[in-house]
Amino acid sequence: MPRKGCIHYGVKIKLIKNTDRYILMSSITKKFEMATKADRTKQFIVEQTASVFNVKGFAGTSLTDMMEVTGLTKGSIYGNFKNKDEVAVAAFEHNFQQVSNYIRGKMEERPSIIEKLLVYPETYRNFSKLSFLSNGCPIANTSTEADDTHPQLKEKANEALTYWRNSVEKLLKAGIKNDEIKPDVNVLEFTSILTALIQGAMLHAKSSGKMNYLNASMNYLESMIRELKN
Amino acid sequence: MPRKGCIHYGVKIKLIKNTDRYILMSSITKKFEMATKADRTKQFIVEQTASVFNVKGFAGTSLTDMMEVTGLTKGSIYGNFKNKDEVAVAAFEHNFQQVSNYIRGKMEERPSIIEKLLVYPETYRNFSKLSFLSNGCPIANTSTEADDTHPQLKEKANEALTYWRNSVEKLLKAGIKNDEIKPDVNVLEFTSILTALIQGAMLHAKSSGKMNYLNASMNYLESMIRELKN
Amino acid sequence: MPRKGCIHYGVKIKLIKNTDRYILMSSITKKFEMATKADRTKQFIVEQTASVFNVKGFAGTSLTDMMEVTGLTKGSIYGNFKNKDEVAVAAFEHNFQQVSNYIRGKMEERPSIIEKLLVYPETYRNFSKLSFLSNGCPIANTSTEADDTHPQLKEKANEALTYWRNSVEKLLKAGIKNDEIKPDVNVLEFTSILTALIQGAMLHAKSSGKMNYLNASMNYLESMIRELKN
Amino acid sequence: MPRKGCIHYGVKIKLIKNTDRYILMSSITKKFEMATKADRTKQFIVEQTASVFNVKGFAGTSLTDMMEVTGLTKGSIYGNFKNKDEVAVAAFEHNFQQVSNYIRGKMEERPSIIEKLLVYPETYRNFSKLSFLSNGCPIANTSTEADDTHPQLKEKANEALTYWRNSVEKLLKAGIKNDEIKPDVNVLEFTSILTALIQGAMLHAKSSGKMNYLNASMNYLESMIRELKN
DNA sequence: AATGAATGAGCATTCATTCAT
DNA sequence: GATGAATGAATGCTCATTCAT
Repeated sequence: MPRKGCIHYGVKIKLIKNTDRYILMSSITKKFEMATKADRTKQFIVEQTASVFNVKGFAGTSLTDMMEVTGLTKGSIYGNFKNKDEVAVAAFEHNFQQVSNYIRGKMEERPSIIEKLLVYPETYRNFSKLSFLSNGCPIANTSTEADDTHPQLKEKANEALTYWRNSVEKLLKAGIKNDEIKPDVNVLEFTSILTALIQGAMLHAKSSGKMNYLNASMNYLESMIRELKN
Repeated sequence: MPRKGCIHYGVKIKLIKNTDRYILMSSITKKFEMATKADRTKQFIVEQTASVFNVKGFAGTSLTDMMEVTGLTKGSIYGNFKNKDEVAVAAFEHNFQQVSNYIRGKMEERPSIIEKLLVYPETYRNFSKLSFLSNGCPIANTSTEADDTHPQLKEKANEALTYWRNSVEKLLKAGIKNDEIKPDVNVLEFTSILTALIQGAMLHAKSSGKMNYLNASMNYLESMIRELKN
Repeated sequence: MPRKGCIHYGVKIKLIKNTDRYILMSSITKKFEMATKADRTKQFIVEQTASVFNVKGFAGTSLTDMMEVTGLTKGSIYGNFKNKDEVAVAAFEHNFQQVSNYIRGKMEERPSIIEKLLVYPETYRNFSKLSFLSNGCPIANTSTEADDTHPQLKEKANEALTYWRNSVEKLLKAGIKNDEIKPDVNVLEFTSILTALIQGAMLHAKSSGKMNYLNASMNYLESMIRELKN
Repeated sequence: MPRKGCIHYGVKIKLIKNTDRYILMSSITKKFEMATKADRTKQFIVEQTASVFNVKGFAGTSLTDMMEVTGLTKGSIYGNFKNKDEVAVAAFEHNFQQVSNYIRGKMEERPSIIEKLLVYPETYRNFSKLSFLSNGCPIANTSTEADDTHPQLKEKANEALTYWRNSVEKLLKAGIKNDEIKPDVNVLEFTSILTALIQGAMLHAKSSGKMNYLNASMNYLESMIRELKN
C-alpha cells in the first residue's frame, strides 16, 4: 500500500487537511521517467507552485500557500529545496520555459521568418486562454517585484528577457540574411519595440481587464512585422 | 521646547533606535502652511513611504520599513492612518501625482500638441534622474503586484492608467480638431501603443540596467509622434 | 458660542467622528448644580462609561470605548481621572449606587419590614427592565473579573457586598426587635441565602437568556421572606 | 537526545526566559498513552492554561501568560490551536469536566439519591482545597465575562449550566420514581435554588475571602436536601 | 480645561526554517 | 525521503498613557 503523502507512480496521494483532492502529476513526468523519486517530487513542487508565485509574487506567496497547492508538508518541501528562494527561482524558470516552449513549438510549424514572428502577437492576444500566461507575463511580474528586494530573481528575470531578445534578434538577422527581411531594418530597435509593446500591452490588459487595448497594440505589431518583408 | 518625535518647524527631530538621521520635511510643507499638524504628518508619512512602496511593493514593505523611513513610531503612523493599506493607497496616489504633475508642468511650456506629446518620451528617457520615476513606473509596479492580492490598489492603478490614457486621447483629439494632427489617426491604437511602449520599455531598462533598449523604443515613439503631423 | 467638545449647561455638544448624537447630561446634574465644571465632567464620564464597564468588564473596556460613549477625547478623560482604574472604580460605585438608590427608594414606600424585604425579589425579577441591572449585577460582574487581576476593584466589590449584607441584616434585626419577625431567625444564614440566591439566579438568567429559573428562585425567596413573619 | 522545548517522556524540559521551572506533565498523560505527540501537547496546553483563564478571564489572559505557564513558545501554541479562542474554549471545557468528573466520582460511592445530592454542598464547602474550584466556579467566571464580548464562550458556559441542571433534575426524578423523594417536590424550583445558591455562595466566598457565608448557605442547602426525603 | 499628536510596550498571529523521529 | 512538532523573529495593529499646545 502506498504511504500517504508520497508521490506514487506519478500520482499524488496525500490529502491535506480538508482537501480531498487527488492531484495528478503533470504530463511532463509521464513523458520521460525521471531518474529518482526526489527529482520527480522537485518537479512536482515546481509545477504546482509556479502559478502561485506568478500571481502572488515572491513576498506574497507563503509556505502555507505552497503546502496547500502541492498537498505536501513543509518538511517535504524543505527536503527537496534549500529554501523558499530556491523554489521561487525554479518556479520562475518553469514559468518562462512554459512560455518559450509554447512559442518555439508554434514557430516550428511556420515556414517563414515573418510567419514565425507573427507567433508573438498571436500568442499574447490569446494569453488568457494559456494557463502559463493567464496571470500575466512571468518576466514582467517577477522583474517588477524582485527589483532590489530579491537580486537572484531579478537576475533570472533579466536572463529571460535577454534570451527573448536574442531569439527575436536571431530571427531578424536570419531573415535579413536570406533576403526575406529588408536589409536596413534596425534590429535593436525592432526587438526593443516588439518586447516592450507586448509587455506593456499585457500589463494594460491585466490592469483594465479589457482586451481592446491589447488587441490594438497587437494589431499594430502585426502590421509592423508584415512590413519587415523585403 | 519641541517634544521629541514631533515634526517641528518642518524638521523631524526624533531619532529612532539606531537611525541617527535627521530628516527634512519635504518642500511641500514649506510652500504653504497646512491646516493642522495631523495633515502635515500625514503628508510627511506619504512622502517618505512613497518610494519604499514603489520599490518593495505592498507585501514587501513592512511597518518597520515605514518607521525607519519616517523616523516615526508605529503608534504615530496608526494615529494618522487607519492601517497599512490606507498608507499604501495614499503613497500610490502621491507617486502617480508626482509623475503627472511633472508631465503636466512640462506640457504647459510647449506651444503645440505634438510638442506636448513629445514630453512623454523625453520624460521616460530621463527616468533615472527623476526621483519619482527612478524606481520604475508606479502604475506598472503597483498593478503587477496588486493583481488578485490587493483589489483596492489594483483599482487605483487601473484608475491611474485610465487617467493617463484619457490625457493622451484628449491631446490627440484636440490636435485633430485644430488640424495639427492627421484626421485619420487611430486614437485608441495610438494611445495604446504610446502607453504600452513606455511601460514595457521602462521595465526593460529597470530589468537590464541598460538604457539602450529604452532609448531605442523612445526614438521610435518620437518618430511616431512626429509623423502624426498633418 | 460654546466651544466644541465642552459640556455646556449640562449638555454635551461635541460630536465625535460619525456619531451625530447630542447627549444630555443625566438627571443627577439637574437636581443639584455641581460646584465646578470639572465635577460635572467627571460625573458625566462616570455615568456614560458605567454600563460599558458593567457589560465588557475592566479588561474588555478600552479607552476608545470610553471615548465613543462619552464623546470626549482621551486627553479630557485623563484630565479628569488619573487613569483607567480610577474611572472603573468610580463607574462601579455609580453602578452600585444606582441599584441601592432604587431599592432604598422602593423600600421607603413600604410600611413593614417584610414588605421592604420583598423589594429584593421584586426588583431582580424585573432586572431586564432596569437599565442599571439589565447587564447583570455589578457586584457579580466586577468581583468575578477583578479576582486577583485588579485588587482595588475587588475590594470595592467586596465593600458593596458587605454593604448589602449589612442592609439586609439591619432590616432583619429591626424586624426581630419590633416583633414583626420570628425571634429565632438565623440572621447570618438568611442574609447569606438571600444575597447568594439573587446573585446566582441573576447569573442563570443572564447565561440562559430565560426567565423561568430566576422566577422559580424568586418565588422561593418570596415565600421564605413571608415565613419570617412572627 | 530530546530536542529542547519538546515534551519528552511526560516531562517539559525547555526553560523559557527567566522561568527556571521544570513542569511535570499532568497525571492524565501517564494514565494512558495518547495517540500522537500533538494530542499530548494540546492536552498539556489546555491543562496548564485552564486555571489562568479561570482566574484572569479571556480578555485578561495574554499569549505571554500562556507561554509562561506552559513553557512553550507562541509558535508551538499556534501549531496546536487555531487561535486564542480555541484554547480558551478547550480550557473551559477542561475546567468544567474536572468539576463534573469529581462530582460524578463522589456520587458513585453514595448509595441513595439524597446522599448523592449532598455531594454538592460538601464539594463546594471545600472548594478552596480543590484546585479546579479554588479560583471560583468556571461557569460563573466564564459566563459573567463572556456576556456579549465572547459569544462562543458564553454558549459553552450556558451548555455547562444546562448540563448541571439536567443532572440535578434527573437525580430528583429518579428519587421521586423510587419513592425516596417526596412526590410533590417542585423539580424546576429545587434545581434552580440548588444551582443558584451554590454559585451565589461561591461568589461571596471568593469576594469576601471568608467561609462563613458560604458555609451558612451550604448548611441551609443540606437541610433542604434532607427534607426531600419521603 | 481640553485637545490631539505622539509614544512604545504590548497584543494576537504568521512567517520561513529546523530537525528528531 | 518524508513527517510534523517546535522555533523565535517578524508581522500588522491596539493599548493606556503623556504632554506641548
